[in-house]
Amino acid sequence: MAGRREEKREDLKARLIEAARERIARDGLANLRARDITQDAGCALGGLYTVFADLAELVIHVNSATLKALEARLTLDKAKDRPPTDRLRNLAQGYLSFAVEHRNLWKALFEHFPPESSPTPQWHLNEHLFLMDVIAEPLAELQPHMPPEDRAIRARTLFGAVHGVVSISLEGRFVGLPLERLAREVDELVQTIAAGAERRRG
Amino acid sequence: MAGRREEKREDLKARLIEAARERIARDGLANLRARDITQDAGCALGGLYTVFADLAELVIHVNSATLKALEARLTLDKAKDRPPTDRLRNLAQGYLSFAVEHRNLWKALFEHFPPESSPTPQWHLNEHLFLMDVIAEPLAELQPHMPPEDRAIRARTLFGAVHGVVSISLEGRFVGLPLERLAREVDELVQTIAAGAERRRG
DNA sequence: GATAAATTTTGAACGACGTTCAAAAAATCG
DNA sequence: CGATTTTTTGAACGTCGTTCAAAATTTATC
Repeated sequence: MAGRREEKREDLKARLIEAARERIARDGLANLRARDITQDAGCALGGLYTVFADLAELVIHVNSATLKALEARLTLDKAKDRPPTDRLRNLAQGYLSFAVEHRNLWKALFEHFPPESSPTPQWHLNEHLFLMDVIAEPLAELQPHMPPEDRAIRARTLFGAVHGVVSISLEGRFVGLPLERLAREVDELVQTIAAGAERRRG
Repeated sequence: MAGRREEKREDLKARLIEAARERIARDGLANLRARDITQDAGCALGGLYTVFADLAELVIHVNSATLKALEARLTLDKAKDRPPTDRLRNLAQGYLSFAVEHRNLWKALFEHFPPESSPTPQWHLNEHLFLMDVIAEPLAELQPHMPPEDRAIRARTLFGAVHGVVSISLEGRFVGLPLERLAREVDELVQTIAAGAERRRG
């Protein structure tokens, strides 16, 4: 009966994360309430603070799960042995699909600003890096002579560009685009950047 | 003595906006407090609600001022009669500079999510459109045969791409880049997209 | 200028929130 | 089973945005 204690603790933790995940998915991060979560998870209000330092830490765990789901979505790689440009286009379309299908969870990844008192822990920051890796791989084929460090930066830029276009559309700060048209814009953007990279290859 | 009433009202309004603007610029939107603002502006707590429906409406007015400042920055146009690609590069660098120099005010433009009960008013949504216009102009020179509607969409995409790259860097969710390197990434991105547009021109 | 009526300004009070912690409940041990 | 330790609980606290009856001020009437 040694690990029984830890087991229950982990079970509560999992229930809280799942409850928060569902709340965020349904109502958005801005409408997340500690009282709702603990009620859904079947524990008292204070129970949350026996497992997490604060609500922000719980949200980070939800975001961690979201990142894992995004990674799974992007590494299906239905285009594994196609030209690098097509693989990049595929990644971008996958990112767009994921954002559309899990809009609130996806938004929570970027709407969450932890207070300076408890900044985002390194382990969670590191979880973002797979995004750079999956992009850097096709990029390496397009520009084999580019130093890996520059390539990492370029991957970040490419991600930022795609993310920005998707973000601007899905946050509705400007006039909304039909999804098909948005997908086309993203696709042409990636093709353009890929072509620009390739041209600089020789 | 007819407009005396309205005059005082407008004066309080201006003082509140300015106080909120300074607070946001100094401490960020997340640390904005109604009690701080009204103290700075020299009125009672309730005074805020005699001029604005809620705090969100006041923030919208701050963001409105920020957009006007951004517009002023971007329409200086120190490159008025240079090739369209250079004008686009100039706009992107101007956007980056503005974001860096007024980081908290710039972040507030995108961190602010009004509740569904009182969505962003149309007049403020329209204030974003100048961004599309200043981008569409050089774009028209690069692709004179593109229908204006497609060009508007393309301007949005270009803005989103640049905004995304700047955003990813300045929000520090990934490893931070030195400003010079970030500026270079943005510049090359714009050049690549501009070249891609031009290539498709003929 | 005095008084009354209308208007504006005030800040205590309210409800909702995240968080804490003494007490209750449960689990473990001798 | 009683004693002791651990876990869970939810009332209470401080802070926030917001409200609104009362106080202060301005305007109107004579």
